[in-house]
Parts: sequence; C-alpha cells; structure tokens
Amino acid sequence: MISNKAKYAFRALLAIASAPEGLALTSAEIARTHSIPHKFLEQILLDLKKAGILDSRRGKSGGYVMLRPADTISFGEVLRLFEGPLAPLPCLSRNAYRRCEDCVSEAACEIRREFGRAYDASRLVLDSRTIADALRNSPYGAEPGHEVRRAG
Amino acid sequence: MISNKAKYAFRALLAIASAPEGLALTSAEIARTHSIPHKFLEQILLDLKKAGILDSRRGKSGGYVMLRPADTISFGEVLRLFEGPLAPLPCLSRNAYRRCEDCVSEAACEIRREFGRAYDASRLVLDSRTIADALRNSPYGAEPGHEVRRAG
DNA sequence: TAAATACCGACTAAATCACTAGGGAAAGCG
DNA sequence: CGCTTTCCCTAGTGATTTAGTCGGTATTTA
Repeated sequence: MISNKAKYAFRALLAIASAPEGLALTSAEIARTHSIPHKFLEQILLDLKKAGILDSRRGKSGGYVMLRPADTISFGEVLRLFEGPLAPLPCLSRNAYRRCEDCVSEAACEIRREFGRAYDASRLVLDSRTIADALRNSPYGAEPGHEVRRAG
Repeated sequence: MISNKAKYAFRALLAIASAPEGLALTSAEIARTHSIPHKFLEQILLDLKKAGILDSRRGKSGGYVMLRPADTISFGEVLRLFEGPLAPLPCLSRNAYRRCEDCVSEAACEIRREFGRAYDASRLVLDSRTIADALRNSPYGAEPGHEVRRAG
C-alpha cells in the first residue's frame, strides 16, 4: 500500500497538470476540491517544488504551476520522492543499493532473483507511464494544459 | 521494501523445502545457519504452520517439514501472509478490497488505473512463481526434496 | 525423568505515518 | 506604507508498525 502522502501528491499533481496553462492553483483550492488536509498538502507541494517538478508564485493570485512538462514526470519518479526506493529488497535498488546483511552471494540468492522479476515488471510500468499519459487516457479528464489546447 | 519478517520467512521456507524429504529442520538450526534471530524465527515458522504451509513435530528430533508441496506455494501467498495485501491501493485489492475515502469514481480515477497496471504486472510474477520454481532455477541450490530425488 | 523441541503471550524500543500548530517571508494592492 | 494573501519552514504529537526480546508452558523422545 502506498502512503496517503503519495496518494495526495498524485491527486495534486494531476490537478495542477490538467489546469489551463499558466493558471496557478493554490494549495487551499486543491485541498478543498480534493479533500486533502490543507497544511499537510502544503508540505507535499513544497516537496514537489524542491524536486523541481512544480513551480510556485507567492502572494495574491499565487499558487502552483508545473515546472517540467507532465509528459516528463513518471509515476515512478513521484512515488520514489515520497516513498523512498521502490525496490522490494535493498540489493535490487539501483538508486539506493544496499547489500543485505548476511548475504552470502547475491548471484545465488533465490529471493533476490524472484523479487527481481517482480520488481522489473512493475518498474517497467511505473517508470514509463507519465502524468500526461494518465490524463490522456482518462475517460472524463481533460488533457494536460501543457500538451494540447482544449477545443473551445 | 519488504519486511525482515517476510525475508526471514522466505529464507526458512527455501531451506525447509530444499531439505531431504522427511527430514525435519529445527528452528534453532535454521536460525543459526541463516543468521535469523531464533525467537523471532519461531514466531514466523508458527505463522507458516498456522497457514497450512508447514507441519511440525515436537520433542527430540522434532522440527519443521513442508506440509504442502513446494510447487503449490507462490511467493505472493507467502508475502501476503506477512505483509498483508500487496495491492498499492486498497481499491485494487481483490482479497481485502476497501474503497478509498473521498473517492468519487473508481472508474475515473487515474491513480487507480495507473497503479492497477503496475500491480497487475507484479502480481502476475508473484502469484505464478513458486518456492519450487525458485529452487529449480537456483545456480547452486538443490532441487526441492519433495519434487525430485538428488542423484547419489 | 531429563532434555530437546515446538508453542504461546506479553512486553519494548525505535521508527514511520498522518497529520496539527504556529508561525515567518514575500508578493501585490490600495 | 500597511494589509491581505499566499507560499514557506520547523517542530511536535498520537497512533501504528517493525523488529525484535523475555519468560515461560506443552509435548515428545531417549
């Protein structure tokens, strides 16, 4: 199970990415429309900003906008931001490799091998699917403002 | 990351499954040879017994043996035993379905859809690969005693 | 009967989760 | 300037989970 924090981050990102280009959404607005505790959401948006995913403006008519285009932001990247390494074993993480204590041989470890298969499978999805993809296939959702103009 | 508990469970299971048929391994033995805290391992083996995966004998020359054959025990089953539902979202779990609070529409939820893809991919691996599979493909490991006799 | 083993319940210290509290800093408006 | 609105930052807190430990009981076998 992913954390609420990560889930909130995705909700917020999807909202910001699907807003008309240039229009900043405030944390209060997003919190209200998506039932996310406001102060908690502020922290999350801050993290997304520090990660270089969002940009922000202060003061009246301030808020958050996308910094990078939505089609360059994968689910895996965001998930790692809030959950840490996604690998089921430390010895399978590329970013945060750590040898298992008491591991005799990684090459011979059946557990590593089997979980490696599972991890490969899910990583392939998580690291290739982007926020833009998710919005594009959405049955009701708009396409992201950064990619395609809405008809109107 | 999976818990130590689950990792210990896999180590112990693989050890018991690869022991000669009928030979019971004691918790102390497994703990020693695999660097697992003994009392902690006892709890884990108990859980595996309660789940109908292992059987046990008490007293001198007691220990643990497989109850079900190793090729009927998937990694997913064992993992669920110790980690609870594997689904990344409660609304994606078949066994332990729970609606997300504040979910307007599951069909329209982009997060659910994308994580559904990732979960499908890893579930396919985890629920199909068995303890026997893991031992069979092991470069150094023996084949499980329950399946095939060792040459000798 | 003694030793070895599985079985059982309670406890604990540390970490993580899901927030809340209480501000400060900057931008814009009048 | 001062006021409001927003983002920004740090600390704290109660509940839960993790990773065990501790101290024993029950059962089997030699």
